[in-house]
Amino acid sequence: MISFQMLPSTWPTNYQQAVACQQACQGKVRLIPLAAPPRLVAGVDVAYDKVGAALYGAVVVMSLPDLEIVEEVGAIGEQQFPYIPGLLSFREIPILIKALEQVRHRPEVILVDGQGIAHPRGLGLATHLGVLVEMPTIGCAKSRLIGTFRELGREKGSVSPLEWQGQTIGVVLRSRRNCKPLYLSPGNLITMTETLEIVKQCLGKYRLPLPLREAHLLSQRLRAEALLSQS
DNA sequence: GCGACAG
DNA sequence: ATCTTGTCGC
Repeated sequence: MISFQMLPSTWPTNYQQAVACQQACQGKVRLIPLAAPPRLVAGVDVAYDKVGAALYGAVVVMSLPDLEIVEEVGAIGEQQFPYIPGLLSFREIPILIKALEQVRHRPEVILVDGQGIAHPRGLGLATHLGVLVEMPTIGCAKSRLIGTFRELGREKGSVSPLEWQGQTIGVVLRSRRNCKPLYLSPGNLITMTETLEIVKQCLGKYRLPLPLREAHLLSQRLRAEALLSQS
């Protein structure tokens, strides 16, 4: 079971509060090595309704290194915060925590669809979530938020450091031949090296690491069935 | 002022 | 993220 320390009363409702919250949380980020090689990895993702304000959070726990699905959990909620570049965590964390609380098999690391420390204030979705649940997290985004990098080779496995203000904040990885790369960065309680190694361990024949691909499919499925059981 | 800008 | 079918390329 996964618990956390969220304060519904202090959850930001506007831009100013959110930025202040990020600055306060940033000091709690620790990029330290994992205690042991993970045997359970979770992938989390969120789907939205076109019209209507519903949110669908999904968590899929998989085993390592065999990558078999161990558990799938979903949660439905209402959108409470708009999408603003740099403030994504305030939009997706509530529903993700609601889903994570129902997970029986506690994963040793969580793969998140978004940035880790590769963020203007060092607090992307993966990092923020990792601080709140006090668990190792990895940021795995499908596009860039900040930073620059050398172009990569087109073969699977090609990498290039993601730099920003003279610092290496992540790594860009070609997860599948001829596909757009992924932007990886440590979330919390994990190192840059482990971040890359674990994502590589989770790769299959698709661009997204399997736990994230499965979580994405699950969130889409949840929306589809919720859509039927009403209208 | 202008361009960039996770999901 | 979401709206959407077929289609070009490895």
